[in-house]
Amino acid sequence: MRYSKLFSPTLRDTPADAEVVSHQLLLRAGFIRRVTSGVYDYLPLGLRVLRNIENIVREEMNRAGAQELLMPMVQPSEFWQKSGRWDKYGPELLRFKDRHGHESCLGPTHEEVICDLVSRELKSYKQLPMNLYQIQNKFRDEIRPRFGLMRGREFVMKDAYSFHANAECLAKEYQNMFDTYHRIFNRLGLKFRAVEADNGSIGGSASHEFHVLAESGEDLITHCSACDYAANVEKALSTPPSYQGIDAELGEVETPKKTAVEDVVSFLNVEPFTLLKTMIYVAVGGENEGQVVAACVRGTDNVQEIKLARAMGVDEVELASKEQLEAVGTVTGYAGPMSLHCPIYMDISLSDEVGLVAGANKYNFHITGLNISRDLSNITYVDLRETQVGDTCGKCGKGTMETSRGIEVGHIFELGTVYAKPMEVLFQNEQGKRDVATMGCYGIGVSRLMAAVVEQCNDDYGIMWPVNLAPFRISVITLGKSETAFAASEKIYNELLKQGVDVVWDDRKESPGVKFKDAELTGIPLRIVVGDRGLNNNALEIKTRWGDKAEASSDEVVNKALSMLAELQQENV
RNA sequence: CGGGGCGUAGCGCAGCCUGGUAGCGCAUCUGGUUUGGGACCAGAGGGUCGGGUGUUCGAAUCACCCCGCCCCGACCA
Repeated sequence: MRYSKLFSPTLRDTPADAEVVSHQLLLRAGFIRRVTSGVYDYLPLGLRVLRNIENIVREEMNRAGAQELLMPMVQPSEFWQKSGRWDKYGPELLRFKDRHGHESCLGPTHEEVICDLVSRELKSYKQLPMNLYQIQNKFRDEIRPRFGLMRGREFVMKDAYSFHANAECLAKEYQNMFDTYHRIFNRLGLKFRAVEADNGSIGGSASHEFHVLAESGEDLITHCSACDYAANVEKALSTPPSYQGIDAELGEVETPKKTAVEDVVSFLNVEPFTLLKTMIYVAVGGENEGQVVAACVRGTDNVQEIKLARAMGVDEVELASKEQLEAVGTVTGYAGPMSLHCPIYMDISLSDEVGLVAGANKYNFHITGLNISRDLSNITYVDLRETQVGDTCGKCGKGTMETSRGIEVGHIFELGTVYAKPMEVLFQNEQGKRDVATMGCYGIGVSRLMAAVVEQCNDDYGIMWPVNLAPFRISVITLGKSETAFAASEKIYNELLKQGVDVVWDDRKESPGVKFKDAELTGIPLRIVVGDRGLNNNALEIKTRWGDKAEASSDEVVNKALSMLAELQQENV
């Protein structure tokens, strides 16, 4: 490709509305442009990178025995009615009617469609197992799209669905995918971590997320310093430092305008862990919609809402309104577990704790000396608190928990029969009986990966694509306007083309600085500089995006560049 | 959905407070000089000042409404 013909609009200034580095650089380097909220154009360079990522994913999926197919973005409402998600899915599902008034939606995921397809064609256990995948655009009407490609509404996803005759077979494929994902993210040159995850609304049992480690990540993940336990904080198991309260008589104290934990604690001069934080939640979605409950943790802890929702058996919870608070007999800022008219979930770390301070359920008063087993009844102990740095590992019981930020780029699930059953994915088993297929599903955020890679691979000058992802591997930069430099460049360019290398020739009538800056900004791994100076000395500069330099004569430069490229590939930078 | 901020040329911004009919840098186009790190000179094009309504002799500027974008929050009990 000649740069003079390339549609690659780069920006000198960082667009003001881009916050994270991947968004800024992808915009500046001319890889993407915003169309509307959470929806982007992929310009030629951006598409090249996207395709490179896709192909690595594709190769590894194929190698793992999965088969690629392609399903539609538009899906009929009937499928979703059948699975039960038409009512469950919420506003993220973009629904619309066609000219005949037929209700449809844009696919945020494809369990329904794949189940429909497979249910029609699956007859016998002999056809199983099978793993089908696609790389396709998804649409989710996110509340808050942000950070460019990181959280878009329309995005590219690889989604795979496996079908099995039994759970053992599924477990095997799950492991296969687990290993495949490790290979994929390693080939992409990423620092990442697989963590145990909550299944979310998708349902099923086992589940792991794959996170690219980055400060800008939206997720908080945690791992043990001693063993291999790692999990999303949404479900992480850990033990907090143990505290022992001092038993006392139940009392009531006036705490005017003291609602925040810190205020109450300093006003009463007690330790923060003796405070019982009581939050009133209401269930959203599902059968128990509207149910109000109280969730109690220590003042030093936070309620992990996902854990609460799981304990309640609902999809989601949100904080109760003022009216809902009053309905269960409490008030804003002074909620406590005494004589509340709703179920109480208490974190297990509080079992039989004594000497606690809690809200008195009336304005400006707290109670002291609360003894849970003495003063409360009908409480349910569950794991509610969010794991904190320094907790003891819930798995090995030895190591301490550390946390880091992550960008979720992959998620695998053992679904079991949650979709196969309602969607009637049935087959005849070895005994000749009808059986429900057991499913797994495996996703990778392909376009998000593009952003995640940039988050990890950049410097002050721009993007530093790993060789295997770069839009072009080599940039031949012509300096000056001499005929000889131009002709020599063209020769090198053609030779590289002949060698099958993705090469761009910067033949523009621009100053050297502009060309160097653009090559750096767009992250081309290797550049060959062809100018009169180098030609006269018969020593052309070859430089990697990481700063390594070499020189070679005009005749040798192609071979030298190819060997340097091979080296970079070897190192998988 | 709540809170905050922003919307003026492709990008980055000034002008707004204190109304008088729009400006700077970069980018773009033309001509010329330049070519190993975002060149220089001369000239040029490009704006319904997000949209609407109102106040006013007069609105980018003031008021109200709407739209869009960005950030924060979904932790407060």
